[in-house]
Amino acid sequence: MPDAADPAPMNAPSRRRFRREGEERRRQDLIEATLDSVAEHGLQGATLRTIALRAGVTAGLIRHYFPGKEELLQEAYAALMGRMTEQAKAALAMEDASPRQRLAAFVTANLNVPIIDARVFSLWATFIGRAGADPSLARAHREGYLGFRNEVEAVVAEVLAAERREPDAGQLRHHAIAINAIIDGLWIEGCLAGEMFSPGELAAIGIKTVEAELGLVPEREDNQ
Amino acid sequence: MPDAADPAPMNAPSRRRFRREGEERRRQDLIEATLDSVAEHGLQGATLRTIALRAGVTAGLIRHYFPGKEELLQEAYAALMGRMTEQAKAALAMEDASPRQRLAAFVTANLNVPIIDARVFSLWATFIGRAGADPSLARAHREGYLGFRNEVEAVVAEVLAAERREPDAGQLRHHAIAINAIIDGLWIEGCLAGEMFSPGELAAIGIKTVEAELGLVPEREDNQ
DNA sequence: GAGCTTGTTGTGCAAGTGTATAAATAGCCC
DNA sequence: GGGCTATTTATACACTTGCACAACAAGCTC
Repeated sequence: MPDAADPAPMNAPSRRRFRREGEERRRQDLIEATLDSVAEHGLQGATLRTIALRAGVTAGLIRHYFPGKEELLQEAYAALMGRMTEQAKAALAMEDASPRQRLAAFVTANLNVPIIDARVFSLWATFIGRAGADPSLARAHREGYLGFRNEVEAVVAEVLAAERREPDAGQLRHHAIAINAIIDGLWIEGCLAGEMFSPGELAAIGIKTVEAELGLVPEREDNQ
Repeated sequence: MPDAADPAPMNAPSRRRFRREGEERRRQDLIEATLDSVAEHGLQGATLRTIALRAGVTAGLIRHYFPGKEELLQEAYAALMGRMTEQAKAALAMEDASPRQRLAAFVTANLNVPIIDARVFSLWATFIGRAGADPSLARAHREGYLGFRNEVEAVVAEVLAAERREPDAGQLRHHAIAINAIIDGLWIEGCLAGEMFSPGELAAIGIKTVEAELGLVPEREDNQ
């Protein structure tokens, strides 16, 4: 008998079986499938049919949860940004540690998996590339960026205070901008060519560079 | 008489007038139009018809110069990368200057127009976002990146030599990676939100951070 | 289990895509 | 100026895309 492996009857025009999922679950599945599709095929390759296939549903269902593709992409981007900033900030949550240790932990967390990740980078670049033309994307980025930089600035202030230094607002801002740049730049290098660096190398470079930026004395290591 | 402004006769099914351009000129025009379209509409919005319209020709002509859209995009990306690395390296060409001055000039050049440019950034991000899925793009990036980093490493070696310091290969590599990251990170910040920084501010931060990274003593300025 | 709600499927469609190819004409050679 | 070549236009085509809508069934309520 042909098609014996398929449980569907031969001649019945039977529909596909399906399950009703909760709304929140379906939305998140669709968003995740969207991010997967965008990461793999780019914004152009992420068609509604591709996304639906990956989410295990049919394309028509997407319209039941999102007004259109545009809104789906926006929500997907928002979800991505939220996850990224959440992970980054989580690294600062060490309560019982010196400011300097917390800063080092922050840098380390941002320069290792899961934040160093080719898929996340691909998504970030794909979306941010449209920030120049899409004001809503630009705003979403700016908010995320400023939030991140403010976190950095707060830690820097603590670190310098512990060192009995009293930077003014402008110096603090410059430190935050520079440290943010260092982390961003190393993050990109790690995402794009992670295998060029030995494990922990990027984090070590990051900590050293950040501490040099702040004028902290190296702790007990000869260096050139 | 209707349509009097249009020089075409009323009833003649006249074709559009055109001029024959040199092959090289046409190819470059098409590539430039491609970059414009990608920057404005993303890879998805850069259709052959959009590109042709911007280049002032009709869509069919593209096939005369490029086998397909894929090849057109690849050549456009190659042209973009070539221009970027060329501009960056040009900043190092100051013959009669101290190594430290050349390094500062290099940083400054990379953190001002025309290298700080929203359009170029948009293009870079759009293309690089596909590097994870497109090996040819990944290779093109890696070559550009390593070329850039080697330039940095060479200048760093000169600067440190002038300071009578003798870093080993590993330290030199780390310096180059860090400085590259600083420039990249500040470049991104400037491209994405240039109006948040006063003119020259990014370059000033960049120089200060780079010199701190290398352990150079600040020249004649109090700082916190 | 009957009935109802609505999550889900499947099909259809107009617009737009890249590509193929024939027809036309610009500009050089003589 | 006449003719030739190949650059350029214009049209056609198969295919994909996002979106609309009607049919269907999963699973809750009673």
